Amino acid sequence: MSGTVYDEIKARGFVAQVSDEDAVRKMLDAEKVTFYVGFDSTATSLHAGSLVPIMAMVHLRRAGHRAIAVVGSGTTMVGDPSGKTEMRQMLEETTIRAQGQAILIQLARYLHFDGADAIAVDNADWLLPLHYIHFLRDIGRHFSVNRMLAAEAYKLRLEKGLTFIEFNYQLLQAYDFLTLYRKYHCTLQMGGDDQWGNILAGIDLIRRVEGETAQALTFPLLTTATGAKMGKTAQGAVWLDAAQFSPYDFFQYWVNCDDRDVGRFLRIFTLVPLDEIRRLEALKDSGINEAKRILAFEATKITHGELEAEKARQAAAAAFGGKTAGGSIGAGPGSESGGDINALPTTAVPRSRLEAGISPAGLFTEVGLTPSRREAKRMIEQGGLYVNDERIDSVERLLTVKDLGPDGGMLLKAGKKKVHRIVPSG
RNA sequence: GGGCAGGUUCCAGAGUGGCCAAAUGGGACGGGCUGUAAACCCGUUGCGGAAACGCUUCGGAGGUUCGAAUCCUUCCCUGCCCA
Repeated sequence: MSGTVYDEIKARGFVAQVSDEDAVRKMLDAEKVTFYVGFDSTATSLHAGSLVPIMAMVHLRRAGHRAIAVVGSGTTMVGDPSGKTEMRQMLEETTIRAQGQAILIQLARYLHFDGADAIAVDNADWLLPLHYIHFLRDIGRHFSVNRMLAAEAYKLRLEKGLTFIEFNYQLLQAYDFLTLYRKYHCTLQMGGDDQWGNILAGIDLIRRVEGETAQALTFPLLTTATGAKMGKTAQGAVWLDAAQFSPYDFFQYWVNCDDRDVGRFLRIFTLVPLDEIRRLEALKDSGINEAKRILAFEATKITHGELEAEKARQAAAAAFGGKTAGGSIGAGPGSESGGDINALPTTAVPRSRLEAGISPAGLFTEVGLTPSRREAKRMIEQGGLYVNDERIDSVERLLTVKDLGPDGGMLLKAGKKKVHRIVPSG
């Protein structure tokens, strides 16, 4: 696809709103643009939803533009009410700072900060030293409360309650943009569509105090086909940090996406060329699984690296390879092409414990396949727990050395998708 | 600061002295059907226990009572109206 980066990201579905489309296209085509995206320091890791802005940044970087990643430790201390139902819990300054650092390290994987064309900053550096009265006089006077109250993003909160601290958020984010404009000649801010109002406020401020024009671009707030928020599962967020969400689970998250989401996700979360994506999304029925595997592999590769992506792929192949649909005895895992049981999540259990016999409820809960023994028992009653692909038919059955297969391990399954391998130790 | 209405299990939302681990809906999970989809059907949904049964929950702390999510006191929090 020839054309500008702008057309590329638009075709990939990154664009929800733009302040001035022609102007943005033109500037991205003609000059080296400095742009920024802000990330909250609300957790120690970013999650799958943050990959939307990250991937957009990657595209612009590849086109030669200059990226600034702003970690918002300063703004996180205040809390953005935009589009939120209620106020966020107030966090300690030290934890916010630490989280901001962790997020910067994470972002470095995608953006390779070099201080020249990929810059990382924390807005606490310029927000914390601000003096209240000076800030009010210099910046506050440019904001109309009337207009802020009319904003869609606050609508919910005007019904449910909005505190003054949160009401200040927009001014701070606008001030961020102004600061980056002054310091780096940053002329484009991107962010989630819920940031539209905040970004426009920044553009406004730059125009008022500097008399210059800056631009805004927002990304669609992705939801899955079933309406769930992108990057959330029932168990919690799909973290980008391998310690909090394993590459295997990350891989599985994408494989398990809804059919209808495959094309959209390939465009946004991978760098697969558009032509290839068009071919993949044309696949029908079970052929769609190929598209899902590519999506999963490519997305995992970007976040966890090729090695981990390959291991996850093999683990998934081992777990799901050629099993019969009924879940009864199939070919042993590992016998399938490309499958590798050693890549599955595994826990070592002392041989002595296996000799004594362990209750399935206990072991499944211990390795995290079930949240509690109670729940494990419930699942046994419903026929949802399996050892070596054989249904556990009684709560009283014990798992022993006899359940170790020829490969020396034992394969536990909770439901049809959650797998864990047990190997004896000692 | 004054008046009013509220804080219930993941969420929404019933319950207003024992029949309440707590209705109903959503979500989630398991089973069936499938393609490691969707839709649909069935079931489950505090924790421990093989079970009998026990234990901890209804904003916090006390109290009344044989017995409280339900009554009283007090504290904290939220929304609305007035200032």
